Amino acid sequence: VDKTRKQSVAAMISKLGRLGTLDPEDVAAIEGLPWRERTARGGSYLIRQGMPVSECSLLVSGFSARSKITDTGRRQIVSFQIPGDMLDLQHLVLGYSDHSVEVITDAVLLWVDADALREVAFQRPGVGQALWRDAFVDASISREWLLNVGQRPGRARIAHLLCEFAYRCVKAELASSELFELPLTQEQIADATGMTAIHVNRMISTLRVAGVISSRKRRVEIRDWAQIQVIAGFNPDYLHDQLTS
Amino acid sequence: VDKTRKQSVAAMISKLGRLGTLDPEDVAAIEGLPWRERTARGGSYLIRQGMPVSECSLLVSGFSARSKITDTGRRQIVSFQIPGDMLDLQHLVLGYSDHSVEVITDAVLLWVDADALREVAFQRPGVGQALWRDAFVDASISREWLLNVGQRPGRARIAHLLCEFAYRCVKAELASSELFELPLTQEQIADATGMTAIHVNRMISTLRVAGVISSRKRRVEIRDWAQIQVIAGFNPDYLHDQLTS
DNA sequence: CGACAACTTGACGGGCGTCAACCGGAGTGG
DNA sequence: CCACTCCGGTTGACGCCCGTCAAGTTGTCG
Repeated sequence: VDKTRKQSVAAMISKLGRLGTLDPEDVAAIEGLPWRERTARGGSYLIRQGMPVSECSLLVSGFSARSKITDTGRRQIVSFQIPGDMLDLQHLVLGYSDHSVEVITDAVLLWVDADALREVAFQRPGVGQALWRDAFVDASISREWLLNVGQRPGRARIAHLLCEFAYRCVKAELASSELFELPLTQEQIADATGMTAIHVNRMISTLRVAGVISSRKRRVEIRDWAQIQVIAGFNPDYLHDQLTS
Repeated sequence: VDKTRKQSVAAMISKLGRLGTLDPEDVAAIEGLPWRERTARGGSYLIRQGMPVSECSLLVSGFSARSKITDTGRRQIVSFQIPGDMLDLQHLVLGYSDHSVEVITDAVLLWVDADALREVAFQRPGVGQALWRDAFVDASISREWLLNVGQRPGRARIAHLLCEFAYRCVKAELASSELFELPLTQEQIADATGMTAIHVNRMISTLRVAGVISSRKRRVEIRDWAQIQVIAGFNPDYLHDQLTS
């Protein structure tokens, strides 16, 4: 068990390293934190909207989603996380969660006390900057989703979601760009794009008959990457994956 | 001129102070930064989507908006800023802007080099935490907007926008809760809520005939605060304005 | 092989987009 | 002082995208 924990920490450090430049002491400081490993079943909730939280966590394997609900019970998924993403970095400084975090596949996580992580973030600017960057990229993705949901027609919203998911998975070396695992039900896609599951189904059908994608079960294949980007209006600049800052 | 600059810095420090606890040395460090004051005419752009940016700025007076456009030319306003808000804190660590920043009324701003501010943010945890908090509240607002645009019907979206704007202005001591200045055209409200200006007009009319609000020109009066909150499904928790963390 | 969740397809209606016209106030120039 | 202009707001007609309701199919897991 301790061995997988070390592998997990290593995976995390590799992700943080891509977000900035970590020197050996930065790495040692991160490794020295009291990380705790935890597994979660797909469908379970890690955090509930409105609950106090004093820990931060990192997704090692599996996928998760943040969501919010209105007083009338309608749900909006506001982001997805893939392996290597921080789930709730905001709890470094905010004590209550404004959203829920749900694990959508079986997953492995690393938890650490927010105070301890904050300590390192301030003592070691290399670590702090990597965390800042992760948080700001996350915020940038939220803005793009707002644009997606607010301004694009249904088919384009779904295409955009697929493009982003594929792009991020490829960047994280989880998939090839043409064929990847999309661990989402059509209802979850609907909640993420502000549509109904039924309409999602219709729009996916049109993408399929147009030969842009093919999907069996939860395995999506992008058959025409150029065209789906056009349909989606997808431009990956908002993901800030160049370190050219 | 230097006098107004000092007042501006003082206003900013008061805002940051509300975000955390600043000791006298924190305040001195902020005051010691090479702030530059700048005025901007309503309607002008401070930052264009895709441009490199290496400065951060704070809105001293006036209002501004962040916006993004799709490849088809549709615009989404992703947030508003009121006096005391940071406009582009993300440029502490991200070198390119993923959105535009537009001043929507005549405004006064304070600019500072991102490198210098980042330096202070790391050397003085009190300052750093206040900035972290500002950034995370900003992200939380984005998520609430996503919920708003994705899941609520048109009338509720507008009501929610009004509630948030009023609440934030009151919190910043810019207005009383019943009567406040809303410096937005209906077209801007439309761009912020993912609707058309025409439909915004219709929905505002229904709020007016229901006696919930009254508005002449750009001055909005909330006549029934309890009811507009119900219509909007507004719950201010997401603004994280309690320091109870 | 039964049960349940997810997916699929069809019919119907409504919220909201689009197009078009008109109004009203603020600024401008003669 | 009054036309002219322009921007923003207002109102109406019409239609489409997408939500809703309903039924049926597929796939998976016990």
